[in-house]
Amino acid sequence: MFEIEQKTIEEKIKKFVIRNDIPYIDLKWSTIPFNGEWGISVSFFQIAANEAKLGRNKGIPVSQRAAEISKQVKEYLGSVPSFSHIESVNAYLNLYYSTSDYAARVVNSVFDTGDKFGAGVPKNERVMVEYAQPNTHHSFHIGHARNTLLGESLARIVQFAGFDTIRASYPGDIGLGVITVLWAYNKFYRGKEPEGIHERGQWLANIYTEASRLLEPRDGETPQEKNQRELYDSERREMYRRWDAGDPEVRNLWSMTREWSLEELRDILRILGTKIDVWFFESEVDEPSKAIVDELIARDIATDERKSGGAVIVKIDEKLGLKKEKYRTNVILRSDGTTLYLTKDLALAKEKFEKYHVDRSIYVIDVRQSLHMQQTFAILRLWGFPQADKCYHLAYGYVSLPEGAMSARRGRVVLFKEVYNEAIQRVLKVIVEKNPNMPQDEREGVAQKIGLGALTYSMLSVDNNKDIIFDIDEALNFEGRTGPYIQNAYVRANSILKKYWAENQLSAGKNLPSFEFDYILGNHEIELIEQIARFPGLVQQAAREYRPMIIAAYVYDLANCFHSFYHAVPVLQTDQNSIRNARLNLVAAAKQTIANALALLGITAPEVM
RNA sequence: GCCUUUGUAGCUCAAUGGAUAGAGCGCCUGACUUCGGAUCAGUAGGUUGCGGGUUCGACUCCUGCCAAAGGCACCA
Repeated sequence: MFEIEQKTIEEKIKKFVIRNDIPYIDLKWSTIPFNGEWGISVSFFQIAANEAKLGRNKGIPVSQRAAEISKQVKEYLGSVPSFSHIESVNAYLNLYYSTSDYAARVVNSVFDTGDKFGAGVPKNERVMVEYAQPNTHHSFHIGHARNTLLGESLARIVQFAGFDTIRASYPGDIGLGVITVLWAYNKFYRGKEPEGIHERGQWLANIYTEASRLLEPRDGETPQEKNQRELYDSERREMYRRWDAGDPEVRNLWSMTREWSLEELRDILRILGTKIDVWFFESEVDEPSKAIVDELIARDIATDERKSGGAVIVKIDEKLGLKKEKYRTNVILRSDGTTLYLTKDLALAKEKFEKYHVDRSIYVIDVRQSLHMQQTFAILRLWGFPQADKCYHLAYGYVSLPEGAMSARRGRVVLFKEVYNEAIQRVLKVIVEKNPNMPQDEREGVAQKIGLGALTYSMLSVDNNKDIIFDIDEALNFEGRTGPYIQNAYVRANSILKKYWAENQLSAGKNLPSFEFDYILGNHEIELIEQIARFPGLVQQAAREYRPMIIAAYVYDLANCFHSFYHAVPVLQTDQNSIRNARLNLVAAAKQTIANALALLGITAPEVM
């Protein structure tokens, strides 16, 4: 926010350093870590260390020399516009902002940009974020929820940071798992269809669990049981063969049940606030990927071992000329000529770059698929795919349960929809207790926002590379470092403004008095303003590092500052109008910033709770 | 066997190579007849897995161990 002033001072320091015959190195600025007053800081360790390295320090220890330079620079600078004072502490040079200027600048900047406060300038680069890749014929569990919440938040952050952003979903609508459901449905439940989008989707998932039990070998099974199982398995294989051959009966059954799953998926994405721009389906890249295999064989990148009963493989390390094993060898076409996940990913990459003209492609996929993704990108490089190094796998830790990994096959999953419903029930209970005057018709909507806010925050406040052991009581906690805590800060800010408008018979919205920060600000005000000012920089960092956690941590700090401020600093109760007006505006700026930051996480704050 | 990731307070997690390693939960102690107590203020709690190295400076980078999780060709 003070970039120009910082630049000017940097130039001055540079001039001073060079004039004193000290080799100059670019300065690294940071904010002063002390409370109470804000400003920027720079240290002279690097310059002193560099000087020592060149043997020009006259034997003075680095830290002592750095402190010396810092002191000299302070003397040289004297007083500087926009900064109230400068101090030299050890090797550091601290420049303190002029309080009233800075405060007004920050708050006005929020009002000038509103819900765009914190957004970056357009970067002229198009990024595709691929997430929400559940299989159809299964149900959406909390592992999928982490994936989707993370992908959606990342998309919002990247977009807000200034990149042209495309959201892509890639459901797995074909494969052995899908066929298993078709087989069992056809055999045991033909013609049945439960009422309700979610009930129907979950019912299909139960069929999968049931079918898996029938198809998996068991310890100590009798010969009859074994025969039965093998018969079922051959029926399933036959079903896959018929699907592959385009048998109309199987295809119809497939598209009907597939649609049931997609309907449920679309509704869950709606609940999560996700609007997918581009839908890819595994079934649609199946055929195009076979052409790529042919090309890879023709160019001797892939080895066709089908004549000897094998598959089509790529010896990735060998083709890349690597001595140590890194990507190993992988199959890109089964011996029966059908494609694999990896095969389809090759066609998908091509489609993304060629049809949608993206400059960068981010795959939000569980860490367990890291090797697979690296193999995919390596084969793209071998193929000569021009944007192979523009593909990035955002690996995140997976979600498991206290009793172990989730398994759709064993029916050991926690469904997102069940957690969501439970969240709403719990919030409604709290509302009855804490805000019994809330009108009935408002409660449901508020409960949805708070419940989802709690779940979302619990997922996004841990870094990407951390696994999560899902505990519903932790995920739906409403106190402390949680979504509702932050939403509550927003609500409190709102209630101050509402009261002001009501008392002065003004219409709610932007009716705020003009203001100046021409009094001595207290620590709570200073810290709150400082937090607001940090937001734009953190948006860029989060986008650069693909880490929504940065924003999650930030918005908690901001809310925490606001709660402290709220408790300690009177706003409407202030006697002096000028102070009241300034604080009112600060409250409005904080409210806006909380909303903007929460929006990047996909969390909405209600006006009351 | 090879590869990847992780190891920080009792638990769950933070910390662009930089000033005093911070939060939440839990424990304990307090808070205005006030703008909403889903809150605030405070106490206690640390050899950052262990050993070397690089650096003026290491939780952070390199290296060797130890421990945990995950992955390693016809699943996705």
